[in-house]
Amino acid sequence: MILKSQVEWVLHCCAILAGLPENRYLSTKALAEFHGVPKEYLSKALQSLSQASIVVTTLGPSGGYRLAKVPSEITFLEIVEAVEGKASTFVCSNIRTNNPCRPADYCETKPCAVARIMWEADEAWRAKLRSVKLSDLVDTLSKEIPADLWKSSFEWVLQRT
Amino acid sequence: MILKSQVEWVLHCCAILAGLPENRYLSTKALAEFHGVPKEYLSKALQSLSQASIVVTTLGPSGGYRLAKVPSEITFLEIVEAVEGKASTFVCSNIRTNNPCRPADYCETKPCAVARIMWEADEAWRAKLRSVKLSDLVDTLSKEIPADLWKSSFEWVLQRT
DNA sequence: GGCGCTCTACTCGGATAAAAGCTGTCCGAGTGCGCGTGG
DNA sequence: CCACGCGCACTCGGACAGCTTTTATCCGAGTAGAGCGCC
Repeated sequence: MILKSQVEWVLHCCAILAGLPENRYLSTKALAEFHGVPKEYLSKALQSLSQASIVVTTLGPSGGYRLAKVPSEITFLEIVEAVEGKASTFVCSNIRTNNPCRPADYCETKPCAVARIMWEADEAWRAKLRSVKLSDLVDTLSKEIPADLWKSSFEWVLQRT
Repeated sequence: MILKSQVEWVLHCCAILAGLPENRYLSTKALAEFHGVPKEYLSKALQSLSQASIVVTTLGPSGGYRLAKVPSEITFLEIVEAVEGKASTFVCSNIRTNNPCRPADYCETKPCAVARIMWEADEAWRAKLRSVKLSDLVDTLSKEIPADLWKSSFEWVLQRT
């Protein structure tokens, strides 16, 4: 069970978009070149973000993506779920109904106990992601990345808005 | 990102094995029939449990599997990791090194900030699974399943040990 | 009666294969901006 | 100088292909117990 690489890509893309001036759009091409990933496939991931109302897009030249909200109002969970889907990582196929001793008219009252535990673990994972905001990531990055690299990266990006 | 169906299977199998008398072995065939899953493929999952020292196996007739430890000393995490592997659900491909502004001799001091957050979420998931023991599942099941079904199920199983 | 042999039921591990999901590519349609041309 | 139209750069969406993982299935090798025959 491994998350799609698209998850990593869009998280980094959001970090870049968060540093953009208001109402500036960045094209898929620029984001793909900056991160060294295939443009067309990254485009699919960004479309998912768009459908989830995390980013907004403009067509035509000087078009591209920008964040739909302030970075402090975007959680990691939103971004991850936009790409991976909101479904739980554990699916219960109700294996217990195959029990040969089970009467045909037996009716379950609760979801399977195994599934309940697995869903709780899934929820713990989501809760952690929900607690981290995009602005937290930007704060961390701006502290850890050397100032000159930080600056030149945004100059590189701004040339392509 | 969805867990293997084998995870569900082995969790239910462990619940059955936990209810077995000491030193009785249950065959793959019986476990597969009881849960209505393919015998040979379930066998692969049980082999993983065996390699992780969660169950022990005996060859020959009246052979099969039994738990290697007391149910209160087996965590959900052990079982899930035996099947899914211990690797994190998020793999960092170090996308940041593709930054075109990055000097060639630049050396990272810390793992990527994005990865660190994702790994924390992964750890939250594992921590939850680590906190639940197999004996907790058995307790819950024995309360929720009607006594007659519980009893007849174990009679069915005991006939095949 | 005791020893050993065979037979059987089971696990283990490898080889194989179908199905599904992930990763990546390609192309046509639609859209908005800028440029050029003509009034 | 202004208006209109054309072309370009971009997004969007669908179609498609290769690869990996998941989900199986099959079969031979090895093992332990049961039953049988032989001494």
